[in-house]
Amino acid sequence: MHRWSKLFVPTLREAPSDAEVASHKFLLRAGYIRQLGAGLYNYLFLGQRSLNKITAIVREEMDKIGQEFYLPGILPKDPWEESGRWTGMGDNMFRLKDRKGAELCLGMTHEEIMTTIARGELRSYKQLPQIWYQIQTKFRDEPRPKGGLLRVRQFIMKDSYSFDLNKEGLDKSFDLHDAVYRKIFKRCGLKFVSVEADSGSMGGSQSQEFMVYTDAGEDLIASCPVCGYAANLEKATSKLDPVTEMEPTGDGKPEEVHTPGCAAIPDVAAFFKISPASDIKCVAYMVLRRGAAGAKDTWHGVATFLRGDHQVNETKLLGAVGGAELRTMQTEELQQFFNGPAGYLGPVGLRHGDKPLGDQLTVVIDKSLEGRKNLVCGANKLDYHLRSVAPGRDFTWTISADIRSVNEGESCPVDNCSGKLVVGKAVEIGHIFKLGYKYSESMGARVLDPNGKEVTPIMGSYGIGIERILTASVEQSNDANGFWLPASIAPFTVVVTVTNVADAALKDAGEKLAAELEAAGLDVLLDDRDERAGVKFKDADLVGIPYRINVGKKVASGQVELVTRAKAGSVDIAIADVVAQLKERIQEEKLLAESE
RNA sequence: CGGGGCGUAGCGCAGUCUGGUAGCGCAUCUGCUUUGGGAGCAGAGGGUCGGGGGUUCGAAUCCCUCCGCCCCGACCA
Repeated sequence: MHRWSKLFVPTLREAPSDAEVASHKFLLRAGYIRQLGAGLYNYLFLGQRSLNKITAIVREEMDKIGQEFYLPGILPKDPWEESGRWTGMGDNMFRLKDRKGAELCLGMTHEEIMTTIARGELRSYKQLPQIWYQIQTKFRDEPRPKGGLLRVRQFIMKDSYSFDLNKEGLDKSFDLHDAVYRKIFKRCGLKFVSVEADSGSMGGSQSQEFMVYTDAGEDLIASCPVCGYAANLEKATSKLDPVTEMEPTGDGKPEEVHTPGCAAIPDVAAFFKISPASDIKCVAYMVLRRGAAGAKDTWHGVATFLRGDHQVNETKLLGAVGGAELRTMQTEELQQFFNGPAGYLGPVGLRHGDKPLGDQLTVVIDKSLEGRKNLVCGANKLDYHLRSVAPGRDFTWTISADIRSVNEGESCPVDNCSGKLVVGKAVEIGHIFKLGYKYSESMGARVLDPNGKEVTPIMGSYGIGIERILTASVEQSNDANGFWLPASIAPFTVVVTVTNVADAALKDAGEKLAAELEAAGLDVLLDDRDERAGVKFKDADLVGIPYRINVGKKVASGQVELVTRAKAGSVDIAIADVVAQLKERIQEEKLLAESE
């Protein structure tokens, strides 16, 4: 049995001033964590205990579909060179050298390592499928750690990797993970949603994130309250209402108009008395394309054009042009590629193609411009715009794609759904996606199929952020006094608070009750500190334990109080009934959480 | 990497502009009283004012430089 008087639970009355999000403040105040450096945290007793419980749930569920491995955290350079990610990971990878000068990195993900195991050992289709997982510390040199445990440089991750003979097999491994993840998050008491996501630099096709809605989250999710469509904003699409076209003027051909001082969309719209939807916005980027092994990385120009009321979605744009990084063009570059100034850039007369040749641009238009006419755009000339411009007739492009971010209130993209999209903030707790052949192909994993033919296994990759389960849980269940975790992941299930340890009768009753609860299989914390009752109540409310039993004056009449942290008030219970009633209550809440 | 802010006792802060004994609240320790929602009284301990350099008779305060942390943006398997 754990006695609070002997534990190190350094609770704080006030949170350090640099803590902003609820989970950060409360985890610090409750003595779960202490900061060591930017994005680096010490996990103290209560924090570690909670993380252990989360890990145990994840392990128990993952063992139903996979096999746990433990891999090194310090990794040699070679596998990363083979996959192309030694350079591809850029500055996000912690790098080091050993005493011999050999280059190493700290593991930020383990696709490469798992693939080296697969290629060394898997020989036959009969050995497939395989699902291998690990629960380990990962390292990322985040440009900006933030929000306490929300974005850190060292964290625990459950990562799993699947190897299948074909797409059907991958679908099955993916679906297995989908089901297991749902079970895990439910057991952890989280209210989560799954959304379509971008597959990012990992490559691959289907990609799904598990998210918990919270204002502390860094991701934006678009969802439809009518049909349930939900997608990360990086990926979300919408149906657009038709735009009323402005009237053509003159002979209907592009016409240069003097527009002094109209560099911003609202100015242009006001000048022409049109909606911003009829103005063509230009955002000019330089995109970095990674050279193949040995070759140099190259930057080249990309001009994007979209409706004046839309915003470029850089994730979608990167996907469309196939690049590693984006940055906006500098003034000199605008001059070089457009021969015009910012604010007056337009698509008419640009040289373009998909190969970086001199001043040639890759011109990308958003799909929503296709088929439009009588639009306004910059003339690539200070203080001049063109009117009566029609995409296709007056200019062409290299790529037409969905490169815009959806806005709240736009129509749901699902056929026959009339819902309007809602956009909300969320934190990502898990991600599953189909990698395809990227690693198995480049790293040479091969097995023989039933015909004796050599084939490349297809892979999937699936992650869960362990600390994020804790932070998301704190975010979704807190009030002015602290937070409460579900019994499944709380460091203790119940705290027995002896209101006055100087009173031997109360002390004895508390000891006895705590021992009984423990004998019944519950994680019990006995608050036997020589403190005033108020201090102990405040601490108990703060530290995330879902149930509390007050052992106080009512002991004289054989009763104690049961407090459920998530609810106001308390109920009096006969001491003899405490174990049964508490167990019943825990079971009820568990079923409730898992049925949702 | 761009922009902003901060660094003074364990935590929260004042003092910095205008240089002159380093302070307040909480926490800690001792004693007494108290004991159901962060107790009261009395006493005590705790600081190279982030580091280094400079200006000055004198620097927490002014100047230079480095470091660290937080926030916004960029970035984020």
